[in-house]
Amino acid sequence: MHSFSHRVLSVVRRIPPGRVSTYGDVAAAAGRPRAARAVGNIMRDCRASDVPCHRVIAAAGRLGGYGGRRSSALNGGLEMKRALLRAEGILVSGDKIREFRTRRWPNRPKTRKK
DNA sequence: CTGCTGACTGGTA
DNA sequence: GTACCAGCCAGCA
Repeated sequence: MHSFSHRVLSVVRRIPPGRVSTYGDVAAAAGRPRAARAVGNIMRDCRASDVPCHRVIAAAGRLGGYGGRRSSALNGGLEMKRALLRAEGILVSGDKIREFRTRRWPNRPKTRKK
């Protein structure tokens, strides 16, 4: 893969600390606004340490997932993700992000029309 | 090549 | 606010 998946990783790498991005936004930045699902699959396989996959969350403001099955700890990885986000200065309530609207990156114009 | 799966999203109830 | 449904994409069997 040299097109989509690689592009996605590049986008995630560009996410500045203290900010979060949604799968949809990452997919859009990669050139496929509807490939949020595919992005999730790619993230699942993300093993590169230079890719802050923990900054990529669901559009609903939820953490989404992290790690998954394999090994022990079902949500153990999810727990780590939450810790990482909090370390970045992002307040996390349960599995949801506080001030998600403002923490999100890139910043959306308030007058967005979709 | 066909089909199923999944760290998703948006719309409707 | 939450719950359910259908659509879209890349990766893998």
